[in-house]
Amino acid sequence: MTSTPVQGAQVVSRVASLLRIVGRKPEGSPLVELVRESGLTRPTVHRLLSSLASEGLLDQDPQSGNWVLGPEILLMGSVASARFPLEDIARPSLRRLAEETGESAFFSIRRGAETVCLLREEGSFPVRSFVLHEGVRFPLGVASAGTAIMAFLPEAEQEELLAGWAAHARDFAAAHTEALVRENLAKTRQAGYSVNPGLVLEGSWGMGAAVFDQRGRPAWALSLTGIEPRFKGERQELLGRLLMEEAHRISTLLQGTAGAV
Amino acid sequence: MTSTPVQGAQVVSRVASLLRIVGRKPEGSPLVELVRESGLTRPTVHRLLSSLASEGLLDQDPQSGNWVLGPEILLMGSVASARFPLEDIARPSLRRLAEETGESAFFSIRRGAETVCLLREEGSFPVRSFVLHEGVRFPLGVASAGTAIMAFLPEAEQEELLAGWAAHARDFAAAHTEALVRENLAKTRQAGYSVNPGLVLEGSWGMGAAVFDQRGRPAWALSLTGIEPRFKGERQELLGRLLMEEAHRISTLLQGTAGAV
DNA sequence: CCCAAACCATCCATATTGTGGACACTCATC
DNA sequence: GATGAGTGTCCACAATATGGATGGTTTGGG
Repeated sequence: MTSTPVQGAQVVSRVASLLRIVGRKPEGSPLVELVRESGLTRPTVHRLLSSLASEGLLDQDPQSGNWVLGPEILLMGSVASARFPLEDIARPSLRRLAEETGESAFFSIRRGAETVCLLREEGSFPVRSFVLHEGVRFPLGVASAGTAIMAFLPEAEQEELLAGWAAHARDFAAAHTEALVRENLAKTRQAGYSVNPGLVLEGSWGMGAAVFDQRGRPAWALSLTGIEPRFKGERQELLGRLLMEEAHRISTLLQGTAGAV
Repeated sequence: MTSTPVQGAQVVSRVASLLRIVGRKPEGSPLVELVRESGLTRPTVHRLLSSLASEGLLDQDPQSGNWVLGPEILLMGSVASARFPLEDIARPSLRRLAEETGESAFFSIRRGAETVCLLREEGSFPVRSFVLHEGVRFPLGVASAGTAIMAFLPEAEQEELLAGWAAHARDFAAAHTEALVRENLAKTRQAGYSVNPGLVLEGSWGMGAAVFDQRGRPAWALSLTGIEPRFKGERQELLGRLLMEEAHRISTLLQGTAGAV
């Protein structure tokens, strides 16, 4: 993440990390938070934010003063979507999943050693969790989407992640011990789908299924989240079946897409 | 565009301009093109591109070697869309327009003194133009979308643009003389929709209608493009009516949206 | 098959550029 | 009206990004 093999690029890496932090939440972040999260000094952060804003990459919300993603990001995102039309590919599956299960459905992408939540579709069930939303990142192996993806990576890559597990999982390492994760990965490989039994947030369960790219690598994941009682017993198998069905449908769709991400 | 009121931000402005150039075309750009367009030296461009790529903001297409928008842009675009759900708001109108008219339909946004094409919906008519696609920018007052928007700006802003017209319109100034543009703007204000009679590309006509934000400012535009014979006489009035209908529908939808862009 | 042209990648001494400590301001809260 | 938490700005300093120069690779033409 913080590795920058490219020389002479201090500002680029700083700017990128600020953009990522701002992009974690649709409502953006105040300056202090960006200072804290980035580890930079206030003047530096402020100057970078101002220049990013003057370029249209960020905006400052007049009400809250929060820094939010700017119009240029929207534009570029729109162009990037032309190469990879997420909405067309994944949205219908999310709609069906949310509709049929009543839970909230998510589409996440693998990005390096993380998963990032891209799309969300609210379910009808009146109790909903708000841990997961567009922009949220988890280390691979944490949460249902990350587990589903990691389970189907080449074994060497899995072992690499597990070797530096504590550093990789960070705050999540406490609840996600290496042994527990290994067990979850094995279960996932067997069942085809992953189950997160409230490890991220007590009582908040999740299930996920990996989506494979043209080269057969697990690059995305569909997932469902909801409260514990709705993810047990027979219903768990039902949800798993639905997830895998839709994941397979998307994987197939992707065979027809030109550019990979 | 090139104005940078913020101090200590050279790299930020350079990076932003590179991203914008790459984002002009979904298929990206080769290094030379970026060097030419940005006016920077090759080593500098190369270094910035490499660092942007290592941050995931860009990617280098393995086939063509072209630099293209990277996964992080897709992610951030997705988050930005949560604040401003373009697809939900504008896509249905584009579908209807393309369906009912057979021409290709576009949704553009105003960004400073430019319009940027955000969404495209292909029509069924077998002759199609490829001048306009996601990411393409025109100076305000050029092409149908830019004319529709400019016509409804406060008079002072219009005069400001016209004052520096040659510099503003650049390559388009030849075909778009100040007198002609003034006339087009007047016609647009009267009819409610704009007509571009092949000024950008001979034989390729366009029509546009402005979409207004919460504060009543023209911030977006719907437009149609196609070949000359299909944009004349009674049909022109029909297309104008359809465009204005859909533009009005979107303007109304936007009243309900929280965050402006 | 060889040569030229066009494009891409990298090195490193230089000074231009970005940095951050210190100071000033604004707005809640007590 | 005093305290504190957050935001915005200045400027001397040096770390950082710069770009001329060099070498490598691919494409196409003779």
